[in-house]
Amino acid sequence: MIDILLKYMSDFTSLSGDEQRAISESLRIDEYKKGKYLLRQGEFSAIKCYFVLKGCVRQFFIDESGKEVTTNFFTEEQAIPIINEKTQGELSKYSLVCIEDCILVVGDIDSENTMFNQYPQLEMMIRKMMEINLGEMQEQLGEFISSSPEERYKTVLRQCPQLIDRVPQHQLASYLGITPESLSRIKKRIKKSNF
Amino acid sequence: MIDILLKYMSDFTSLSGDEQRAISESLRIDEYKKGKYLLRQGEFSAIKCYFVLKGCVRQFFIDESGKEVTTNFFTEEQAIPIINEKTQGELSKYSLVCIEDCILVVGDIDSENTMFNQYPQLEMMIRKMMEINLGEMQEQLGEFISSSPEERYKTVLRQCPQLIDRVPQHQLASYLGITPESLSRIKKRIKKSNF
DNA sequence: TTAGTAAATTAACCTAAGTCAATGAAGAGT
DNA sequence: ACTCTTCATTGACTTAGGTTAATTTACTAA
Repeated sequence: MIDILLKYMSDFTSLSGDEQRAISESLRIDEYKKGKYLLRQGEFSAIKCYFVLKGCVRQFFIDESGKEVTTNFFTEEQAIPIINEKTQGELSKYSLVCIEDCILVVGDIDSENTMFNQYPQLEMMIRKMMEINLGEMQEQLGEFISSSPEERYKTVLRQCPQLIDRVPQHQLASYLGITPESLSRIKKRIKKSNF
Repeated sequence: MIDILLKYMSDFTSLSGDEQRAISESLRIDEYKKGKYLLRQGEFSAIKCYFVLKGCVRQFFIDESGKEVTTNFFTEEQAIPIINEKTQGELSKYSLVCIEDCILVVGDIDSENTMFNQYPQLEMMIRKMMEINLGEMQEQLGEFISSSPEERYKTVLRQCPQLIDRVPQHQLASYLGITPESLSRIKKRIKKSNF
């Protein structure tokens, strides 16, 4: 389970095996039940980030019109950055909820600073993880701008087929920016074209 | 001109005025003519990031079908992160081009490392800038998922009205994920509803 | 197991965006 | 100033997605 994280450290730092083990032992790892809110829109978060070892976390917000908008699903080996925007102490624009039972590495602010002092290389690793995140978001946005809902669905089918089974359809629809009805029709259309 | 950057440093670091001035003097600041490519899709970049002091830079890529997709416009006071993805030395997924004459702070890899050693606080500032970038992208994506092309155009009208005049319409359309024809009709529709 | 609720599918209708084609306006370069 | 090309607008037509509502299917909890 924790191997996932050790692999990450091997890839992005030159920390020794002992150091890696020391780090992973001082990490906070928590389990959460399906339905547990890690963060609520409008609240303040003392947590800086999560790292998914097992399970699936959904990120979403409620827009002005009251509609629920899903902006991401995080699964195994993915980091969930919690951005507190320009000024420290701002309130969260979105919610995070476990849609499966989860095991997560929890990165709070205090331990982050302590760890950075002890292992300066971690700062670089975190920067690298943020870069990866940023790159993924850029791709996601590009994908979104350039393609139709149907193409978007096909991309998910191709790139993360597990999601389609793990995630309720109406949440997937909200992630694709369409209504559940449309998603239903798209699926039928695709099934038909594969006779 | 350089004040913009000094302000940034004051906001995100506790560096002294002298240190700030020393940093800003060792920065590379370049001017580019309209039409200049800072980075081409498929090429490798030795530059880590830019910071816009003056002008406007467009980020775009050509998708599989040959269509040009604009993913962002960067103007004054904005940082342009250049993400080289997971493995160092990967090729760029997009192009960067000046659509106006520009004055930019140029951050290359070597000087970054030198500066980080000399002024460790800079590393934190860069992390903070990346967080802001990440936050903006999250908002942009949420905006995109949750609203129609017409709403998206209205959001741009509201949040960055200068863009509409500074940017060619067909590029703005490509940024909104629609055809130039649709953008034209949207504008007419809005004009009508304001009689 | 059953009853109650939430989610997924289907259908009918409407509207906004895509496509294709033509015209008019704006910019760039000589 | 003039030409050439690119860009913006408009119109006619098609189509995919939104909306509303009804039905079926799947979950959940007592």
